[in-house]
Amino acid sequence: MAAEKESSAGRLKTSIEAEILSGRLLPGERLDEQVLAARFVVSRTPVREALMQLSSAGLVQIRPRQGAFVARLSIRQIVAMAEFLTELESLAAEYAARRMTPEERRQLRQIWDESAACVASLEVERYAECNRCFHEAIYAGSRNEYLAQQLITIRARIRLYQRYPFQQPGEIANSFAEHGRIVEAIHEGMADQVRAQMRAHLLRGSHFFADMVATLPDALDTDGTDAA
Amino acid sequence: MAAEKESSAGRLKTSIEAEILSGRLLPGERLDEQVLAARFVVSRTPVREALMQLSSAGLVQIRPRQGAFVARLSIRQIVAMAEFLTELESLAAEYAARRMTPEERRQLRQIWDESAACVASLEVERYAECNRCFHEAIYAGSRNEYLAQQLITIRARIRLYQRYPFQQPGEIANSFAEHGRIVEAIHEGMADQVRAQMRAHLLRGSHFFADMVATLPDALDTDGTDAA
DNA sequence: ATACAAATTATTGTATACCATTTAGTCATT
DNA sequence: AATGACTAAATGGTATACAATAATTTGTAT
Repeated sequence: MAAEKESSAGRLKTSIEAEILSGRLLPGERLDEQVLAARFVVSRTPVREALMQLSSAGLVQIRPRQGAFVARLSIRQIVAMAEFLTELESLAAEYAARRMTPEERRQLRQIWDESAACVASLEVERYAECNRCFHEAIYAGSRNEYLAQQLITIRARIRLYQRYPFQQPGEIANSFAEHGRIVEAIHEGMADQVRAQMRAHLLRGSHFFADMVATLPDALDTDGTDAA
Repeated sequence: MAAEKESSAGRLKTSIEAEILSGRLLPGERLDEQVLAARFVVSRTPVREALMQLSSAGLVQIRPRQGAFVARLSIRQIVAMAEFLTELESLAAEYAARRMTPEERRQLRQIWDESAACVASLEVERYAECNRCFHEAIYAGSRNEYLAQQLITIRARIRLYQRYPFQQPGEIANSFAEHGRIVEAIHEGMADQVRAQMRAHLLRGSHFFADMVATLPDALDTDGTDAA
């Protein structure tokens, strides 16, 4: 958790990742090594290192002898990831219901309580943050490092294609209410029910996701390999 | 699919990965940059690149100022991966039951038919190969690239710690019978039942796995971070 | 004018070099 | 004998130079 001294490559990775995840760098965009090196006032070496790491994370696609591009997912791939994410979240919720300590269950309820403040005031950004905390608390409670890590990675990647999750009217209230039922069921350790609830929660959310995918610009509607 | 000319770093990555996954390089073993550079007749740069990529993939652990080592998983991590694998296999089986084409269902049955030959003759190696084909056919049938890729990756990693899966007496016969029931249920598209059967199939198999873990040499019984 | 071929340009991939930091090993001192 | 300091070696990080290749542009011929 401690920040310590970070290497140039580390800073680069963080910065570029942030620009991709925030949408400032769009899928398919070229990531020129020299341009990045100049921008961050370093040599190409740490730039290449950062790009390689982002490539491993799936955020950047490196085509041999052609350079690095912000990863571009096909509709098919996005749907596959969303489907996968739904099942993994449900699984984590089930494990959490079975494995969380009383203290962790209290903390989860507290996170939910705190998110209540954003519901009435319609603070979209802040609720999105609360939402992330809520889900990540469940990841940790699943007591399966590997599962938790996968979830964080997939969430980060898919977020790119799901930019305004809580802007639909009533969406914050819906999410909040569903979270409340999940908190309750986790508190009582009803594992199977928690799993079903989490799946329903995400499936309902992905309707908005599907709507958004359906209105994507044509530029993103490729299989991701033959980008111009 | 085409191999083409591969970069030095790419060749290194592939070679080292193969040596790790095949067990020629054992968990905990040191990967000296200079030695590798000399062996493959390249400079340190591509070696470092390959090691970093393998580190991202989890096959290699880089300890600051001490170099790279073949990743060593703790019991906790192995159990987490096995648990995760079980759920993913079950999920893939459910999807396969819902999504496989008639042709794919026929092929799956054929794979199973061919594996019958190894049951009576107790050909352990060949049955292991049939087993892999069987499971990979289901991965493909799940029609979820991401899920399929995850499964292949996890299987490859966990295989290192599960070296003799079909040597227990009667284990081949058990596995074959369970596969038969799964083939049947997939053929009839009974998705929920297939999922439950696959889970049971793997959980029973993991008893042997747990037995093996319990008898691991002490050298592997660490949390993977403080290895001597 | 267009299409195809050749040369140039630009960029990736690799090699080499440098410095700082740290670990491990050796030697000396108590 | 044990502990401490000093030295040597190797990693981590970065920079720069060179080689190989892909993209682009230019030129020529039909």
